[in-house]
Amino acid sequence: MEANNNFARQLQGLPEGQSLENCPVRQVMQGIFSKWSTLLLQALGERPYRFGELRRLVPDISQRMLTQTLRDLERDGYVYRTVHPTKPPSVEYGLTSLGQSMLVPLKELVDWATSNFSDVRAARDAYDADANG
Amino acid sequence: MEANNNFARQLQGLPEGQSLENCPVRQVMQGIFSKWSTLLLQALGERPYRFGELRRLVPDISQRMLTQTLRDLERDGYVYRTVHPTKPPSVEYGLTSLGQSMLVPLKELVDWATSNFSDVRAARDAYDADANG
DNA sequence: CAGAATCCTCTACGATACTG
DNA sequence: CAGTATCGTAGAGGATTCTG
Repeated sequence: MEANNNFARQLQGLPEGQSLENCPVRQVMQGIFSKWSTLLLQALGERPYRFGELRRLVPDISQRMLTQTLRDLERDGYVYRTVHPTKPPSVEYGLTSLGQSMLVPLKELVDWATSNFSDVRAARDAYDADANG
Repeated sequence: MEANNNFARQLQGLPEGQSLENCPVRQVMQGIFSKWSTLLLQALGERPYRFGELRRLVPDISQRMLTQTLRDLERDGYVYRTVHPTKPPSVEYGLTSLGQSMLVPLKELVDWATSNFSDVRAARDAYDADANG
């Protein structure tokens, strides 16, 4: 019995004959792990925020990417967007129940990253030192 | 009291005065979520594999990216690499204890993605349909 | 206030060819 | 077998300017 070419598919819960390009796991993951999404999801996990509040909360993000990331998160169903027709307008963003559900395992990974960053950094430094030595 | 500019830093466990660019959480995350890393980590979570075995396991990956992803995972301390000086050479890859530790929360996220993909897809379809309507 | 539009850069990734 | 080296492309993301 040779190595099974469908192993990767099985790992990702992919039905037979479907490409890895459309892999469910990857599709979900790529939505969560754009440059700013994890940070924004964590912020919205505390309470809903308005657009301008989020800008001040995460001053390093460009306006363009804030808009786009929020749109992507909205599209995937993690975030709702409510426009209050005031003047000037005010827009509120918050987590949907799907977003709250997803944030649970995501937070565990974030916690792991926080707790084990020193080990990762040490491994990196050792690897790089070895390459230069 | 205006919105606190250091909120994002606090969320990511960043000490005062340190840039988000070097944020521990993001540094760890970006290592885990390159295009192929999650898949490879899951594979190596089963048992160690040789380079060629991994290629056959994940036929869609290019040789270049397989090498590079494994190197990155090795650099971050998740994966070990053992060269057996046979002829022709054989190289074994496997999870370190750090990698096994990280795979625990990662798997929970993968499981969430698998379980909730239909909801995410439904949200996407609804969003896209609305945009075209 | 909350964005849309445009332009530009940088890097992730793939394809291909070669090697100890 | 397990890579390295080189080239080319698409997309992510930043900076800037304009608007209902």
